[in-house]
Amino acid sequence: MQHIKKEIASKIAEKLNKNVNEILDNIEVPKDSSMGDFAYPCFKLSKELRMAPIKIAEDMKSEIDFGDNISKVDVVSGYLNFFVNNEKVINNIMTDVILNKEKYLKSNEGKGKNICIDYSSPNIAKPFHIGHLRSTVIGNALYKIYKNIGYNVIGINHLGDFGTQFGLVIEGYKRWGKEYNLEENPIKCLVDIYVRTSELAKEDESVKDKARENFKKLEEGEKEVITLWNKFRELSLEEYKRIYKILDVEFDSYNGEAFYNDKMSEVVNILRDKNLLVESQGAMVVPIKGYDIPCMILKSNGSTTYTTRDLAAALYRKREYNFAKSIYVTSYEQSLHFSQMFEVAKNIIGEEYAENMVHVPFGMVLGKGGKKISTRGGANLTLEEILNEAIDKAKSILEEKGNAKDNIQELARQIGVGAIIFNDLKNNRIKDEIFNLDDMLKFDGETGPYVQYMYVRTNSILKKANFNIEEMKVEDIDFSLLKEKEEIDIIKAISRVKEVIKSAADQYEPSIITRYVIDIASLFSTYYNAHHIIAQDKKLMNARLSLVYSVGLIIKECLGMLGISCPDKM
RNA sequence: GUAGCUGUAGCUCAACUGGAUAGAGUACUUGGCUACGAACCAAGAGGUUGCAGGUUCAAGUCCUGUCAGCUACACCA
Repeated sequence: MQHIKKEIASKIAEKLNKNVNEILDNIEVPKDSSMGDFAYPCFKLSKELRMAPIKIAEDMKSEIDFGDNISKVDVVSGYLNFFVNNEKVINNIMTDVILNKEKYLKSNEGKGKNICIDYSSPNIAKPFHIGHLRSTVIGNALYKIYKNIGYNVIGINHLGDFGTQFGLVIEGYKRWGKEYNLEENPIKCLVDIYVRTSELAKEDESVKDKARENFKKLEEGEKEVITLWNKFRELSLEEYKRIYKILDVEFDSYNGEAFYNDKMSEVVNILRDKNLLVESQGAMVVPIKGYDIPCMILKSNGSTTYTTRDLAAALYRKREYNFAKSIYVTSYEQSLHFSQMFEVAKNIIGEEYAENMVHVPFGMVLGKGGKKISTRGGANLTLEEILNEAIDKAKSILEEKGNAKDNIQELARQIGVGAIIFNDLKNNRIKDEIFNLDDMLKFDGETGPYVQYMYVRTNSILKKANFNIEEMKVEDIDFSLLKEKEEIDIIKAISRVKEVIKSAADQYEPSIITRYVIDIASLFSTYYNAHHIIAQDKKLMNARLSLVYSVGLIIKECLGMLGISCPDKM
């Protein structure tokens, strides 16, 4: 379909003696398909040519030969509406899909280029709660989307495994470690210890001093402290990995903040050598044009900040990965931090790299009253509890329906987790979300299970009809038999898939794919209810089955890009 | 206080980046399982796009102002 749009644009451009891309930008798709497949509004030309838009459209209609890809051109109130030659287009699209299968969705736009994506990044010794889900799920989707268009992607879990809070935890563990069974429930114990120690520190100044001392020892690499820290880190990570496994998310690197401990002095030196560091209230900062507040590099006690660590990470990623893009997926709370950090980074990794660092912000998960959810207090569910809730619900529905008996646990995981991920990726990422378990666990309407259900149906029809795409020869399938409105709608939707993926990548917006896959699924459902696929006529049946196969393929691949797996029955 | 984001149907959200009659899901009402799976489909009802101006042939979309909510504003990360 895209090439037809270009064809139209170039013919109009030729006639008007204008730039093709300018015309191409103006060509749109009418909301109502009965008005055509493409439309060119002539209003802008009206002033230029000093002619009524309708007259311009009529002239173009009669004077330009749009070729045989266009079957009809209409003039409707200043619009030039184009109807494509369905039979020809449909044959081209279907042949393309059936020949290429998975490759139909892929491109090599990013061939030979590296992209770093920094996502999830929980803080060690703190619970993995609902707020971490979005970064994990959006980052993971971007990872797969960019992979699909040919980039080499590096998924980085920039663990929050460093900072003064570890001084406190270590101090508390030294005092009461024996009271806790760390192995059994590490994060809960560590949080308890942290809370208990910080409360003691409020009353007893010496505890604070001890904590600072511990952190200093950690920075310097003292053995006893390092051993404890390592233990905390490993046990926490184990717990996070359990959740990542449920979500089916993987990372290429777990290099967290601690990894850059010995790499920050270089950053400080570069800034100092360039005379950018300024002393301010005892701290060392870099003033930035256009910002009220300078960017702090060293605190007044000489220790580094998280910005310093992010700068060290940027330098490392430039050297290690030579990134074409470096993406940070965090909530919009950190917008200021990243824009400052990117500014300073220009001086460290060079403008050409700094320009390719992007912050991908997303809205927050808020509590009932629309207020921020605090990590304190056990009233909030952990992510693992929510995921298990979804899995349990899926399981009981599966049992009730009785369609799938073997492997029910894995099917329930795919469906339950699919519902949660799909729900999180459905809306524009910038929107805040008020935490609502019932919404997350919805399985009807525009949800993950709905789309999965449509895939399962395609699968089950193909199985029933004993249809194997590998055994088919494209030449033997007569796509011209696909002329029902519902069939044409589906095929045209399928032909959009590459543009959809491209704009999701360009805008760092997985929801574009989520909404598209709802579209496809719902078009298929309408078709399925209106027409019989397993028909008497073998030729018609084969044409329809290849369409059903194509729908299944698109759904499965798109869900895959969102990090959602497709069960083959449910 | 300054800056950023958000505001569209009862609720949750779309709207191809300025285009034609603002669309879905959900909830509600009604109809459809003896041909491929009802986690489904079809139909109905539901709107002053927060408010007020402005630009334009054309504004949910751009500009100005204003109201409401959220977030950030250096020694937490």
